[in-house]
Amino acid sequence: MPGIGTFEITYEDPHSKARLGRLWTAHGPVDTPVFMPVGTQATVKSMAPWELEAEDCQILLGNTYHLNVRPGMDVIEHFGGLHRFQDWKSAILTDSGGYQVFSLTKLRQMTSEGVWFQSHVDGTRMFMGPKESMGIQRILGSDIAMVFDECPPCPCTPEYACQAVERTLSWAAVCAEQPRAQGQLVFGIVQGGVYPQLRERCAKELLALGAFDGYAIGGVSVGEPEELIMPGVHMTVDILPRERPRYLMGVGQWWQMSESVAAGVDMFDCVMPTRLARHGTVFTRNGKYSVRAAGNRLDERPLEEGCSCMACRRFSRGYIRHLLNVSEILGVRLTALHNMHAYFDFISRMRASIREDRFGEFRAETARVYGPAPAE
RNA sequence: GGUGGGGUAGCGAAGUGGCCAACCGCAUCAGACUGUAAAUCUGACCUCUAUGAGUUCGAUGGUUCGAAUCCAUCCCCCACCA
Repeated sequence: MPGIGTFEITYEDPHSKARLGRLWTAHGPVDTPVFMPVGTQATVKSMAPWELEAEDCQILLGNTYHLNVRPGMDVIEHFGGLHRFQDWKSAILTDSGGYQVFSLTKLRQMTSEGVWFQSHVDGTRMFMGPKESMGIQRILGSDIAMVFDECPPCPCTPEYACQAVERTLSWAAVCAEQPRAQGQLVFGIVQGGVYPQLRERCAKELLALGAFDGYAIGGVSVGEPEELIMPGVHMTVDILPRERPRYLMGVGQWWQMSESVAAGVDMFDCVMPTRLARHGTVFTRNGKYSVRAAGNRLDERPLEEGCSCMACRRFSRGYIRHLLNVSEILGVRLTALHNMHAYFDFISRMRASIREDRFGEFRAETARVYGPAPAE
């Protein structure tokens, strides 16, 4: 078995920058391109670990900020780390809390050393800087820790984006020096908003630290116009080293993933399959739709015809629509089960298309079904 | 039979002379969700040829410049007493 942190590139697409790879972690291999379900609070909402295992899920996310608020590190330490706590045997990647700098803007204050958060649960003030974040991730024992970054919103001024890059870089340097859990990898994060020069500078200085096992593109899909996303991904990926895994944080629209893979991205995570499931929307090979729609009332077909997930094998749309309408827990469990299956199916079909030299077709088909609405 | 209370849009429920096409909740319908403060949020919800018009608050008639709101009669429901 290759050493922890090894990233093997097993195939490169001659027609795009896509590649197939395998990243070795302390809890096994992760085959890329990969979709990582988000399990912020030590659970992928509404799903049991064995249901993810059934999808051959090799890696999950956890969240530093949220797990530090609840249950707190004393509990995690008591249970011997996040894997044991939630009984997840494969890899875990922990987000550093950098995204909460963005999503909890109203509840935090920036300083150059770190961020004061006011707990969204009980208002308690807590400080998180690069040291604190890495300290928590060490206790969590994740396989991949992310550096603590500042994820600025869009729109934001070039001056502010520049400041965020500077903070992210200085924090990254601190993160790189912190003690890690055994076998823990650490990824750097490129910020820079919609400003290519800033992204370039951030990427190059991160590389110069020479301390990271992989590189992430952060601050994407935080309010910027759709047409700015892909060019930014392309230019950033092009600076990152070929031999290290690349992770596009938070992005999960299907066509964005297939285009990003074509640009050379290896890893994705997104709340979309589970969140939309809870809100009654399901993904299929032919697009997404709302199960709650009136037209599904008497529909005896499964959520998606031909789908082999547990929800589709047994239940009708009409039944699942009913469960959602009466707020029965099983309803959102079934849509989540289906959406997660659809996401894994999507990624595995994408991998197969690369391997079989059909990736161009695959991208075209994905864009046709899931692409952004053509500009008016 | 007597006494008291009550009938408001799919349901529940405010409103007791003009600011009422009528608060609010539920249900229903549509849309949004991208490193999860999200089983959440936004909007629509009498009708129409719809930034305007028409018809509503048990029924009919009346008072009034103006009524869901006041008066009369009738119909129906509930409680208690016979």
